[in-house]
Amino acid sequence: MGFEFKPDQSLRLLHELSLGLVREAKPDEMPDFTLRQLAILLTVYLEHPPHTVRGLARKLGVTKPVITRALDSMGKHAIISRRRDEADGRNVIIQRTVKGALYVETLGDLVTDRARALPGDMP
Amino acid sequence: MGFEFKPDQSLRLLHELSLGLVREAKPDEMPDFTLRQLAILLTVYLEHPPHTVRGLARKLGVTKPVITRALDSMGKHAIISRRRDEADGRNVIIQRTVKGALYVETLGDLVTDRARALPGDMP
DNA sequence: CGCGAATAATCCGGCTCCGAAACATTTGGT
DNA sequence: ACCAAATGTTTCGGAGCCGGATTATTCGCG
Repeated sequence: MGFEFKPDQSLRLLHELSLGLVREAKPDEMPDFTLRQLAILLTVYLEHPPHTVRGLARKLGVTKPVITRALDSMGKHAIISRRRDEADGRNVIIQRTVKGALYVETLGDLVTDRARALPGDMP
Repeated sequence: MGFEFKPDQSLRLLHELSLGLVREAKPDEMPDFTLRQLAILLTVYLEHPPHTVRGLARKLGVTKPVITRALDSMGKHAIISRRRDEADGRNVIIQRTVKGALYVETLGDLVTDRARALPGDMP
Protein backbone atom coordinates (compact mmCIF):
# COMPACT_ATOMS: atom_id res chain seq x y z
CA MET A 1 0.00 0.00 0.00
CA GLY A 2 1.31 3.44 -0.85
CA PHE A 3 0.99 6.48 -3.04
CA GLU A 4 1.40 6.29 -6.77
CA PHE A 5 2.91 9.49 -8.03
CA LYS A 6 3.45 10.28 -11.63
CA PRO A 7 7.07 11.27 -12.27
CA ASP A 8 6.12 14.88 -12.77
CA GLN A 9 4.15 14.99 -9.56
CA SER A 10 7.01 13.53 -7.54
CA LEU A 11 9.31 16.29 -8.66
CA ARG A 12 6.75 19.02 -8.11
CA LEU A 13 6.16 17.82 -4.59
CA LEU A 14 9.88 17.72 -3.85
CA HIS A 15 10.20 21.18 -5.32
CA GLU A 16 7.47 22.61 -3.15
CA LEU A 17 8.87 20.93 -0.07
CA SER A 18 12.39 22.22 -0.61
CA LEU A 19 11.07 25.73 -1.18
CA GLY A 20 8.92 25.53 1.91
CA LEU A 21 11.76 24.27 4.06
CA VAL A 22 14.12 26.96 2.81
CA ARG A 23 11.65 29.81 3.15
CA GLU A 24 9.56 29.02 6.18
CA ALA A 25 10.71 26.25 8.43
CA LYS A 26 14.16 27.58 9.07
CA PRO A 27 14.39 31.15 10.30
CA ASP A 28 12.59 31.04 13.62
CA GLU A 29 13.39 27.84 15.38
CA MET A 30 16.29 26.32 13.54
CA PRO A 31 18.59 28.59 11.57
CA ASP A 32 20.75 26.92 8.96
CA PHE A 33 19.35 23.52 9.46
CA THR A 34 20.68 20.71 7.38
CA LEU A 35 19.28 17.75 5.53
CA ARG A 36 21.16 15.59 7.99
CA GLN A 37 19.61 17.37 10.94
CA LEU A 38 16.20 16.92 9.38
CA ALA A 39 16.80 13.21 8.89
CA ILE A 40 17.98 12.81 12.48
CA LEU A 41 15.08 14.78 13.87
CA LEU A 42 12.45 12.80 12.02
CA THR A 43 14.07 9.49 12.83
CA VAL A 44 13.99 10.30 16.54
CA TYR A 45 10.38 11.45 16.42
CA LEU A 46 8.94 8.81 14.11
CA GLU A 47 10.81 5.61 14.79
CA HIS A 48 10.60 3.56 17.92
CA PRO A 49 13.00 4.42 20.73
CA PRO A 50 15.56 4.05 22.02
CA HIS A 51 17.83 6.06 19.72
CA THR A 52 21.57 6.14 20.12
CA VAL A 53 24.39 7.99 18.41
CA ARG A 54 25.71 4.80 16.95
CA GLY A 55 22.33 3.74 15.65
CA LEU A 56 21.65 7.07 14.00
CA ALA A 57 25.10 7.12 12.43
CA ARG A 58 24.50 3.72 10.89
CA LYS A 59 21.04 4.61 9.67
CA LEU A 60 22.18 7.80 7.99
CA GLY A 61 25.47 6.40 6.70
CA VAL A 62 27.58 9.11 8.36
CA THR A 63 30.27 9.17 11.01
CA LYS A 64 29.54 9.46 14.70
CA PRO A 65 30.88 13.00 15.17
CA VAL A 66 28.32 14.18 12.65
CA ILE A 67 25.57 12.90 14.90
CA THR A 68 27.12 14.34 18.04
CA ARG A 69 27.44 17.76 16.49
CA ALA A 70 23.93 17.74 15.08
CA LEU A 71 22.61 16.78 18.51
CA ASP A 72 24.60 19.61 20.06
CA SER A 73 23.04 22.04 17.64
CA MET A 74 19.49 20.79 18.02
CA GLY A 75 19.89 20.42 21.76
CA LYS A 76 20.86 24.08 21.98
CA HIS A 77 17.45 24.89 20.55
CA ALA A 78 15.72 22.39 22.85
CA ILE A 79 14.49 20.40 19.87
CA ILE A 80 15.91 17.20 21.34
CA SER A 81 17.63 16.24 24.58
CA ARG A 82 20.14 13.63 25.69
CA ARG A 83 20.38 11.38 28.71
CA ARG A 84 22.83 8.70 29.78
CA ASP A 85 21.56 5.16 29.55
CA GLU A 86 21.33 3.84 33.08
CA ALA A 87 21.49 0.24 31.99
CA ASP A 88 24.63 0.68 29.87
CA GLY A 89 26.65 3.73 30.80
CA ARG A 90 28.30 3.89 27.40
CA ASN A 91 25.10 4.68 25.57
CA VAL A 92 23.40 8.02 25.24
CA ILE A 93 19.67 7.99 24.74
CA ILE A 94 18.26 10.70 22.52
CA GLN A 95 14.94 11.96 23.80
CA ARG A 96 12.11 14.01 22.38
CA THR A 97 11.01 17.34 23.78
CA VAL A 98 7.75 19.26 23.78
CA LYS A 99 9.24 22.00 21.67
CA GLY A 100 10.61 19.46 19.24
CA ALA A 101 7.26 17.74 18.91
CA LEU A 102 5.61 21.06 18.05
CA TYR A 103 8.31 21.75 15.50
CA VAL A 104 7.90 18.35 13.87
CA GLU A 105 4.18 18.99 13.73
CA THR A 106 4.75 22.18 11.75
CA LEU A 107 6.88 20.19 9.31
CA GLY A 108 4.02 17.78 8.82
CA ASP A 109 1.64 20.66 8.17
CA LEU A 110 4.05 21.96 5.58
CA VAL A 111 3.99 18.69 3.69
CA THR A 112 0.22 18.42 3.96
CA ASP A 113 -0.33 21.95 2.69
CA ARG A 114 2.09 21.69 -0.20
CA ALA A 115 0.76 18.32 -1.28
CA ARG A 116 -2.81 19.55 -1.27
CA ALA A 117 -1.85 22.47 -3.50
CA LEU A 118 -0.23 20.16 -6.05
CA PRO A 119 -1.86 20.10 -9.46
CA GLY A 120 -2.86 16.84 -11.04
CA ASP A 121 -5.09 13.84 -10.48
CA MET A 122 -5.37 11.70 -7.47
CA PRO A 123 -3.27 8.58 -7.91
CA MET B 1 -6.96 19.13 -6.99
CA GLY B 2 -4.13 17.66 -4.92
CA PHE B 3 -3.11 14.93 -2.54
CA GLU B 4 -4.74 14.55 0.83
CA PHE B 5 -2.22 13.22 3.28
CA LYS B 6 -3.04 12.28 6.80
CA PRO B 7 -0.72 14.07 9.24
CA ASP B 8 1.14 10.89 10.02
CA GLN B 9 1.66 10.11 6.34
CA SER B 10 3.08 13.56 5.64
CA LEU B 11 5.74 13.12 8.26
CA ARG B 12 6.59 9.60 7.18
CA LEU B 13 7.05 10.74 3.62
CA LEU B 14 9.29 13.61 4.68
CA HIS B 15 11.24 11.22 6.85
CA GLU B 16 11.83 8.79 4.02
CA LEU B 17 12.78 11.57 1.65
CA SER B 18 15.30 13.12 4.02
CA LEU B 19 16.86 9.72 4.66
CA GLY B 20 17.01 8.99 0.97
CA LEU B 21 18.58 12.32 0.15
CA VAL B 22 21.18 11.94 2.89
CA ARG B 23 22.07 8.37 2.06
CA GLU B 24 21.89 8.08 -1.69
CA ALA B 25 21.69 11.28 -3.63
CA LYS B 26 24.84 12.79 -2.25
CA PRO B 27 28.00 10.79 -2.66
CA ASP B 28 28.34 10.41 -6.39
CA GLU B 29 27.15 13.50 -8.15
CA MET B 30 26.74 16.19 -5.55
CA PRO B 31 28.72 15.93 -2.33
CA ASP B 32 27.38 17.94 0.59
CA PHE B 33 24.46 19.36 -1.21
CA THR B 34 22.21 21.74 0.58
CA LEU B 35 18.49 22.30 0.89
CA ARG B 36 19.07 25.60 -0.84
CA GLN B 37 20.88 23.95 -3.71
CA LEU B 38 18.04 21.48 -4.01
CA ALA B 39 15.48 24.27 -4.12
CA ILE B 40 17.46 26.14 -6.76
CA LEU B 41 17.99 23.05 -8.86
CA LEU B 42 14.32 22.09 -8.90
CA THR B 43 13.20 25.64 -9.56
CA VAL B 44 15.44 25.82 -12.60
CA TYR B 45 14.29 22.47 -13.91
CA LEU B 46 10.59 22.70 -13.16
CA GLU B 47 9.59 26.33 -13.57
CA HIS B 48 9.46 28.18 -16.82
CA PRO B 49 12.63 29.93 -17.93
CA PRO B 50 14.31 32.30 -17.95
CA HIS B 51 15.89 32.06 -14.51
CA THR B 52 18.12 34.78 -13.14
CA VAL B 53 20.15 35.17 -9.96
CA ARG B 54 17.91 37.96 -8.79
CA GLY B 55 14.74 36.01 -9.44
CA LEU B 56 15.98 32.93 -7.61
CA ALA B 57 17.13 35.02 -4.66
CA ARG B 58 13.69 36.55 -4.34
CA LYS B 59 11.93 33.23 -4.69
CA LEU B 60 14.03 31.54 -2.02
CA GLY B 61 14.17 34.53 0.28
CA VAL B 62 17.98 34.58 0.42
CA THR B 63 20.67 37.03 -0.62
CA LYS B 64 22.19 37.07 -4.07
CA PRO B 65 25.64 35.79 -3.08
CA VAL B 66 23.97 32.64 -1.84
CA ILE B 67 22.64 32.01 -5.32
CA THR B 68 25.91 32.84 -7.01
CA ARG B 69 27.82 30.46 -4.80
CA ALA B 70 25.29 27.68 -5.20
CA LEU B 71 25.49 28.09 -8.96
CA ASP B 72 29.27 27.97 -8.79
CA SER B 73 29.07 24.73 -6.86
CA MET B 74 26.49 23.10 -9.10
CA GLY B 75 28.17 24.43 -12.22
CA LYS B 76 31.38 22.75 -11.15
CA HIS B 77 29.53 19.46 -11.34
CA ALA B 78 27.89 20.37 -14.66
CA ILE B 79 24.44 20.16 -13.10
CA ILE B 80 23.58 23.64 -14.39
CA SER B 81 25.30 26.18 -16.60
CA ARG B 82 25.26 29.95 -16.98
CA ARG B 83 25.11 32.24 -19.95
CA ARG B 84 24.97 35.99 -20.36
CA ASP B 85 21.65 37.37 -21.48
CA GLU B 86 22.18 38.80 -24.93
CA ALA B 87 19.18 41.08 -24.68
CA ASP B 88 20.18 42.56 -21.32
CA GLY B 89 23.86 42.20 -20.57
CA ARG B 90 23.33 42.58 -16.85
CA ASN B 91 21.39 39.38 -16.51
CA VAL B 92 22.74 35.88 -16.30
CA ILE B 93 20.50 33.14 -17.57
CA ILE B 94 20.71 29.86 -15.71
CA GLN B 95 20.44 26.93 -18.09
CA ARG B 96 19.75 23.26 -17.72
CA THR B 97 22.22 20.57 -18.72
CA VAL B 98 21.89 16.97 -19.80
CA LYS B 99 23.67 15.75 -16.70
CA GLY B 100 21.45 17.90 -14.52
CA ALA B 101 18.31 16.57 -16.17
CA LEU B 102 19.42 13.03 -15.45
CA TYR B 103 20.17 13.94 -11.86
CA VAL B 104 16.77 15.55 -11.38
CA GLU B 105 15.20 12.45 -12.82
CA THR B 106 16.87 10.30 -10.18
CA LEU B 107 15.46 12.62 -7.53
CA GLY B 108 11.99 12.08 -8.93
CA ASP B 109 12.51 8.35 -8.83
CA LEU B 110 13.54 8.63 -5.20
CA VAL B 111 10.28 10.36 -4.32
CA THR B 112 8.24 7.90 -6.33
CA ASP B 113 9.87 4.90 -4.73
CA ARG B 114 9.64 6.18 -1.18
CA ALA B 115 6.03 7.25 -1.59
CA ARG B 116 5.04 3.88 -2.97
CA ALA B 117 6.60 2.15 0.02
CA LEU B 118 4.63 4.29 2.46
CA PRO B 119 2.13 2.46 4.64
CA GLY B 120 -1.47 3.59 4.72
CA ASP B 121 -4.47 4.14 2.49
CA MET B 122 -4.64 5.99 -0.71
CA PRO B 123 -5.90 9.50 -0.06
C1' DC C 1 25.89 62.04 -23.51
C1' DG C 2 26.02 61.27 -18.75
C1' DC C 3 24.53 59.62 -14.54
C1' DG C 4 21.58 56.97 -11.48
C1' DA C 5 19.52 52.30 -11.20
C1' DA C 6 19.98 47.48 -11.74
C1' DT C 7 22.39 43.12 -11.89
C1' DA C 8 25.80 39.79 -10.74
C1' DA C 9 30.30 38.75 -8.91
C1' DT C 10 33.74 39.28 -5.47
C1' DC C 11 35.72 40.35 -0.98
C1' DC C 12 35.55 40.09 3.98
C1' DG C 13 35.24 38.31 8.75
C1' DG C 14 32.85 34.92 11.04
C1' DC C 15 30.63 30.74 11.78
C1' DT C 16 29.54 25.85 10.95
C1' DC C 17 30.45 21.68 9.26
C1' DC C 18 33.34 17.69 7.71
C1' DG C 19 36.08 13.14 8.39
C1' DA C 20 39.96 11.00 10.65
C1' DA C 21 42.22 10.36 14.68
C1' DA C 22 42.88 10.65 19.50
C1' DC C 23 40.62 10.47 23.94
C1' DA C 24 37.57 9.24 28.12
C1' DT C 25 34.37 6.22 30.00
C1' DT C 26 32.09 1.93 30.55
C1' DT C 27 31.27 -2.82 29.82
C1' DG C 28 32.13 -7.70 29.72
C1' DG C 29 34.86 -11.68 29.22
C1' DT C 30 38.71 -14.43 31.04
C1' DA D 1 41.33 -7.74 38.50
C1' DC D 2 42.73 -6.80 33.95
C1' DC D 3 42.44 -5.89 29.31
C1' DA D 4 40.11 -5.75 24.77
C1' DA D 5 36.01 -3.93 22.77
C1' DA D 6 32.30 -0.61 22.46
C1' DT D 7 30.36 3.99 22.80
C1' DG D 8 30.29 8.79 22.66
C1' DT D 9 32.96 13.08 22.78
C1' DT D 10 36.64 16.09 21.61
C1' DT D 11 40.46 17.76 18.85
C1' DC D 12 42.57 18.92 14.54
C1' DG D 13 43.28 20.83 10.00
C1' DG D 14 40.65 21.83 6.09
C1' DA D 15 36.79 23.28 3.55
C1' DG D 16 32.26 25.50 2.60
C1' DC D 17 28.77 28.54 3.49
C1' DC D 18 26.74 32.88 5.41
C1' DG D 19 25.22 37.89 5.08
C1' DG D 20 26.77 42.53 4.33
C1' DA D 21 29.44 45.56 1.84
C1' DT D 22 31.95 46.62 -2.19
C1' DT D 23 33.08 46.43 -7.10
C1' DA D 24 32.40 45.90 -12.18
C1' DT D 25 29.45 45.97 -15.89
C1' DT D 26 25.36 47.24 -18.26
C1' DC D 27 21.11 49.49 -19.05
C1' DG D 28 17.81 53.25 -19.47
C1' DC D 29 16.17 57.70 -19.00
C1' DG D 30 16.50 62.50 -19.03
